[in-house]
Amino acid sequence: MSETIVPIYDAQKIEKKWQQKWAEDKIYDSNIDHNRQKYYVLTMLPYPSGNLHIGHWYAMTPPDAHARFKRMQGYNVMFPMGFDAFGLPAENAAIKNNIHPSKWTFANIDHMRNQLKSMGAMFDWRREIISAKPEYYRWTEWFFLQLYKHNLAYRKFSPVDWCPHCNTTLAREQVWGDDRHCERCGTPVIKKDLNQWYFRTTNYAEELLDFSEMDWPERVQTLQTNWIGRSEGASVTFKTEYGDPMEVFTTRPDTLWGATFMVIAPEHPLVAKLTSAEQAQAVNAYVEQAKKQTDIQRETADREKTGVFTGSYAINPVNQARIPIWIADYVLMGYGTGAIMAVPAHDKRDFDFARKFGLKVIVVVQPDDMETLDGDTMLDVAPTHGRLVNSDLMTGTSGEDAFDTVVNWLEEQKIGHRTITYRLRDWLISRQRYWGAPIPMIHCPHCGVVPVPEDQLPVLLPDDVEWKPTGESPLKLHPTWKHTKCPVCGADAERETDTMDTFMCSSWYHLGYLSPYFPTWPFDQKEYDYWMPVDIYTGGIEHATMHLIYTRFFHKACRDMGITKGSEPMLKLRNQGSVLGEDNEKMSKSRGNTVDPDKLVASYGADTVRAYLMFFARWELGAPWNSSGIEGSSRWLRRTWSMFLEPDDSGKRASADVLVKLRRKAYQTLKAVTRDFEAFQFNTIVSGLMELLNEISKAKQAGAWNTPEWKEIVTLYLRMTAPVTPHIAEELWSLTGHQGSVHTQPWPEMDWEAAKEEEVTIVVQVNGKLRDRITIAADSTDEEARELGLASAAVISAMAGKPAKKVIVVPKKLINIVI
RNA sequence: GGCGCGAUGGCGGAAUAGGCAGACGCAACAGACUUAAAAUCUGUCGAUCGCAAGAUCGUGUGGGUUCGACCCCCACUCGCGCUACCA
Repeated sequence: MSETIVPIYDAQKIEKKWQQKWAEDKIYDSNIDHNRQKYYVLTMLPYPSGNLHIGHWYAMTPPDAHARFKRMQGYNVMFPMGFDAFGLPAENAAIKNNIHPSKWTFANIDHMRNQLKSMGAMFDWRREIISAKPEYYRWTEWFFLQLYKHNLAYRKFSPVDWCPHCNTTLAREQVWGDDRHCERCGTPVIKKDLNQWYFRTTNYAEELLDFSEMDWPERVQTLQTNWIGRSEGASVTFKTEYGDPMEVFTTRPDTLWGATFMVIAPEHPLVAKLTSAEQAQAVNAYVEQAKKQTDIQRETADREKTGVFTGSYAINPVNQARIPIWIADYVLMGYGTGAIMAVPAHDKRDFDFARKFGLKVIVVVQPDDMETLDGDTMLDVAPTHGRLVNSDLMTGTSGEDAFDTVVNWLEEQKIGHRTITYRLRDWLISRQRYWGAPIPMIHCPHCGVVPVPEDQLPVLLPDDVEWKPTGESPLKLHPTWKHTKCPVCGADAERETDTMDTFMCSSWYHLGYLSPYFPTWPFDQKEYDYWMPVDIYTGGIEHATMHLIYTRFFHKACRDMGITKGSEPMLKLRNQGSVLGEDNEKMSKSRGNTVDPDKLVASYGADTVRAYLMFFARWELGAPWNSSGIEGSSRWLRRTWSMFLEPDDSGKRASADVLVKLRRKAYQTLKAVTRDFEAFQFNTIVSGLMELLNEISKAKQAGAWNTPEWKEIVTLYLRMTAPVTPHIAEELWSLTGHQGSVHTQPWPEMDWEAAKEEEVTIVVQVNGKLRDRITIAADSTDEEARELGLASAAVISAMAGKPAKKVIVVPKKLINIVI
């Protein structure tokens, strides 16, 4: 080979060099520029747990490649990064190692910032925000006050979910799974009666169901839609014998005539009043027992029904029937009105209950294709589609019309009305922990609950706090912190000692990046008007019903308060999957199957890690790690390196044909790669570039080195790889004699003429079976193709002398001869 | 129980409008270079039959639509996720 000395590919050296150079040249600073179209790329910010995980690389480097691509396309791209720095692990570390949460957090941030820089991403570090800084959380507190002022924050005493391990309450969204465990630590939650702060997310339930302006994955829309749980039905008022109204919600008002009893939740406010003297003992015992049970955990669905008769009756408003009122824990106080009308003939739960306690069953819906049902003898619930029977004046109404007919009648009679119920709950934001943004409220013995005046923000966290887990807020146990004066009357008063859910901090961080720690408003209006909304947001699917609902609620609430504009904060969302361990299990320290990105960077370089993460799986699905697979990406970059740097001195001269083919492949790749960058299809971007390199290799062997076409393809290839592997692309850009940074180059222009195929291979089938392949000019007519196909020897023999009944010609693809 | 997603070689995956199944890569095998190994380069690589040319089968299972189905429809199996006495 050549005598020329080719430098070896030293990834670490190159990467460090360029990262420094890019920072010095400030090539990733994002500034308002009204001459260019903006593009705001946002990736969910990390919690500063101490170390960057391979999952962080997987979440961040593909969006970085997308951001770089858009930048080369001419967009003014902002890609910020920060830290979601409040939260429990800091406190747990404090308890375990006796180190202050603040010290722990900020030390971790310093370490992780350096790790993030080793990715070579185009983060604009001037825009970094850290949610635990007073300059940031002052605005988190400010937002709370705005919500409070607009009656979107309120305080309520009620049973709440409590994590006994984290020693704090949780929002409904943070309680997961069959066993109702804490989303953070996995401990099953218990119920506690507490006074807590809530945001009125339910005010926005209907609007949150509207995804029409957004390009979000179907899956997330489904998860959110189910979580919000809209059901259409009717609210119907029954009366007790004593005249108390008892409202129930039903999705099937047409089955009202089949209501043979009522059931109320054990916590229902009318329990005491409805309990007769004879039943008092049984009812008290049942209510006590139910209370205990909810304290342990919510029962499973297929559990045997339990319940007790109150001794009282209600009047069914549609037919004046006198029906018994029971208490049972299968009716939940938290949904609907905590009372139901039971229609045992058509509801499985009511049926089980009726059979167990010997209650009457009346069939009111008779399906046309079934024999006449009998409530006394039927073995299971009847389907709920058919024609109404045993329903007085409604008898005979058929399935589809029944709902509307009955509801209209109920509204005329003024005994019920159409209504909608949601499963979504208001967001419980109080946390009995230290390391969070204080809730800026004051409890005054004379004035009640009073907000901290805005000019006194932030309410700072004290440094000297005892953070032992006692079940009480650490701030409550601080000797002096909570004592203050009432801002209204000046009397001695106490601060709220709970802090806010950290999801509050992350509900507006995308605004924080606009103008970090802006002194007079949560963000600089000029920056907001230019950059918002977020054009593309990426992160894990696990936030579908938590952060992604909260932040949408937050944006809509702020819009209604005149702070933000538009109905949605993030127009487009894409979710990455997860990288599993080599054993196909979730990565965890205890399993010992984690992959350390620092080690990979040390042995392969960041570019190889980036390329492999984009290549090895479909980004939205993820896949198990494969430590020999990464060799392929490493090989690809080493080949790229020597391909362009090792001269070919064999003296061969490439034919025109070779060069035409090379250019064709290059522009076809450009077309595919451009489409895939747009569509977040990172794996096919890398495989497309690999294919192109294979073609370049063939052309080089055929003598294409250093021809004008070769030089053209080098600049094309390096620009296409720049978003994926920014360091090696930059180094090769410079070593092959190009000026400036490859990252400030425009994305290549498409040459459609060069990409065009002159000849195409057409598949010839007989009765759908592949019989021959013919190569014809790309501009052949269908008629020419058809004749060539029919002339093929293999086709003639397959047709065995039979005439063609039909010939289908798909241009440039296929001919199918039907015989 | 309900809703949703998925199933393609030994493995990860490709096939972006219903039109050549298995691109690209890993692993494996063979060859070149080397004292040897690594690295690199060149090939082979879905299954069965065949010396070969080639033939048949093949995208979880069973059916359907179509000239033609990994792709659309129906039923099912398995796996994953969410949700669950939600009235």
